[in-house]
Amino acid sequence: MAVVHSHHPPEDCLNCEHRHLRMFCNLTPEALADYDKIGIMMSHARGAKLFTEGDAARNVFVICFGQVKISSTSRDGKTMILKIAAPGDVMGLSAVLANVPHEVTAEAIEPCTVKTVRKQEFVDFLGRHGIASMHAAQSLSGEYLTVFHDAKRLALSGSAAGRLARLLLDWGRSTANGKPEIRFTMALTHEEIANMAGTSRETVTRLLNQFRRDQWITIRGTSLTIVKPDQLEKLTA
Amino acid sequence: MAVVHSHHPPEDCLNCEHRHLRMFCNLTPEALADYDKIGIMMSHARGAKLFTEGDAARNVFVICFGQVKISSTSRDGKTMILKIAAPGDVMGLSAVLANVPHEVTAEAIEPCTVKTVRKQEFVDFLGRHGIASMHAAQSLSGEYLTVFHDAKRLALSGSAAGRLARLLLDWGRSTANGKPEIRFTMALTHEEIANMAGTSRETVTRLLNQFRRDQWITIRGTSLTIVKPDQLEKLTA
DNA sequence: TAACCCGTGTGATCTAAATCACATTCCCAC
DNA sequence: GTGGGAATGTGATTTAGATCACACGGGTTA
Repeated sequence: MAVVHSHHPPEDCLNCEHRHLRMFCNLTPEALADYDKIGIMMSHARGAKLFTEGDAARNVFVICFGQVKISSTSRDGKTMILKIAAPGDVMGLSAVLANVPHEVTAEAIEPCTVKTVRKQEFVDFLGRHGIASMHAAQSLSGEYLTVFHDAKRLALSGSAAGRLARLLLDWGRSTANGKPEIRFTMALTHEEIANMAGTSRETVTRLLNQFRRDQWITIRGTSLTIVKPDQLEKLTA
Repeated sequence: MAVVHSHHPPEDCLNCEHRHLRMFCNLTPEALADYDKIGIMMSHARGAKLFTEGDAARNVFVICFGQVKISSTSRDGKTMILKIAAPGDVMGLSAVLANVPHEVTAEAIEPCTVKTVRKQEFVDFLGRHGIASMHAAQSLSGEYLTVFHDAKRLALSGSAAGRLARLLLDWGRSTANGKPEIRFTMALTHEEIANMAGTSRETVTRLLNQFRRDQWITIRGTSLTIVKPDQLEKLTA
């Protein structure tokens, strides 16, 4: 999903080769030096849970390497996948700042390295560096806007087809920045896609095939290309 | 909806009698003095639009008095009401910080007074005062959590009944802080409620009556009391 | 007082999509 | 390879709830 592929986790924040591409970590030299000192680097295996919905929010996490699935589950077991977080994304920030338990579950979908900072330590750090507070606020804006679009997709695009189309377009747009070819890798199963689009697994299968028959998308292996974005857009309503 | 009713708009931020109750404005004396200097106070008539979805985000707004409906509309005219903002709430912050157009429309549902601050002026203010950045970040967290719950409600509670129940409970909880009696005023029409619960007007009418027949809620005039929260909770699934 | 509009109440359809129930294919471990 | 467990594909059935089509009341404008 990420455009950048660092094949080795960074050693520390100062020498992180991809820092400039990673929103939160791209700080002033002064703030960065401080940032490097706080928290610890942790590695997690595929499938490991960094934190679970309902847990007290004790830490803030920043992804250095790997991808993490952010989801939330209702009591009856249905799951809503909010996003696949990539390097540079901050996790747990909203819960820490609002002083509430984690509202989501974070699970590594591949081996990953995560900078882990204790709540108070992180808040103090923000207090010391205005620029960092700013980045935190911007990060939250981004998170907010993402969920906002999720909510809007769920609430307003009446049909399942519309919701799926919107989802594909959103993914395409965020992945293939600028490039004319809208193509991306679908690491998710139909079941998981269904959870994001608010529909059932079978419906996703059917719709995906229908889109393919209509030549609106093409699927080769795990890579999906959107051929006729405007057609999908029309479904969105 | 608001617990506090100021019957007269405050004259300025320094003498605002309700400041301590209003999240964002509750600053240190130093920051407050500065805050008082920026932006201008504006009054709007009932029905006036402070900004519209898609507009360039030129200002940040802080409600001093009155209530404002925050909504978003899809191309085919369906509307999603996100919340009714009350005094102390900040509007337009996410768009300003993320540097994108307003994602929502803000409309006064009663005469209201709003502090209006130009984008750059606001950002500079945040830069000068760490505490203000913090409040901004906290405000965003709150906004994020609200939308998050909206999304979750829409995505996960399979039935319309569940979504409506959740909505009523959310309102009740946020309005009647602590009090055992969960009662609040429904200033919204069934149509508007439907827009928030992601269902149709008729369904809202039917469900509300059903809840009332089952003695789970009582409605007297415009005031709604939740009698059996646990029953509603069960519907939530 | 009539004419009107808006919000509400309630039945009778109608339909998208969930659900159920399998067949098939894919892929990884052994 | 070969077996087994996911992940997919596809039909038949069922159903929640959207939509349509009214009827009613209460408030305000003329």
